[in-house]
Amino acid sequence: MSQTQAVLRALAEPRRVAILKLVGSRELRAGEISRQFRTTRPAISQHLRVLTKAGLLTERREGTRRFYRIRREGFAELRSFLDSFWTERLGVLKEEAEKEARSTRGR
Amino acid sequence: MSQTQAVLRALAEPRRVAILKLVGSRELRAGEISRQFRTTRPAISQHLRVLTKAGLLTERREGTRRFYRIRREGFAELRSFLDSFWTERLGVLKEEAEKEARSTRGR
DNA sequence: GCCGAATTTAAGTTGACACTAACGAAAGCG
DNA sequence: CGCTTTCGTTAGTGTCAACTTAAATTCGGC
Repeated sequence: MSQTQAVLRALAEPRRVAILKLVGSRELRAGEISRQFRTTRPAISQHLRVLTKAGLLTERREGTRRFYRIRREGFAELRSFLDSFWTERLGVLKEEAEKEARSTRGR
Repeated sequence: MSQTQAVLRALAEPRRVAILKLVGSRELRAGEISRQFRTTRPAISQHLRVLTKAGLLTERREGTRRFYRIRREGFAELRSFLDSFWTERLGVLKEEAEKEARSTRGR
């Protein structure tokens, strides 16, 4: 799975977006994050893992505590992906689309 | 549900991204699109509806045929959303996050 | 008006994933 | 060492959404 798709899937969940917003301004501990929501800690923990794996978050351990902070570079790839739709450079897109379609075609 | 989240959810599905790429360069009929994939026509039709509802596609009817074309403006909101993470304007983000968290907090 | 083509809608099934409850791990502290 | 705090992992459950098959809709042509 492409990194861009991983990012998109991570952002598709509203709660994960809310977490990113929280962590955008300052580093926060896992507990502080989960305390902001009505869900349980494990739920948030799983979201944190997905976000980290997608490259949108960095984790810093200090003893038994874990600090999370946004990782802005993680958005770069998605940004250029979006720009490829926004602008008119579509030759590349066309090729990609046809390549991808070829791999699942065949009826 | 916010429009941005609708767009994110629409893009989370790889097949829908592939459709967008196909339709990025030229207008295509529903049948032409579905013929590119291994799935059935109804499956593609449902994807087209999701994409249209998210504002990423425009539909043009001509007799019994329907033409689909990418709608670039649909990406604008998501772009500025992304930029808000990318850049340092985080005061707004912080407020939004806390407002959103408040609405689901309460343990 | 009937027939066929293009496409969507409806109904039902299945798989993915977000959630909860229980347990486990690792560090700090007395 | 035992106790507590902080956090993650595992196993199980429910819900939602993507898919398929079948039927309905909408239009054009004869």
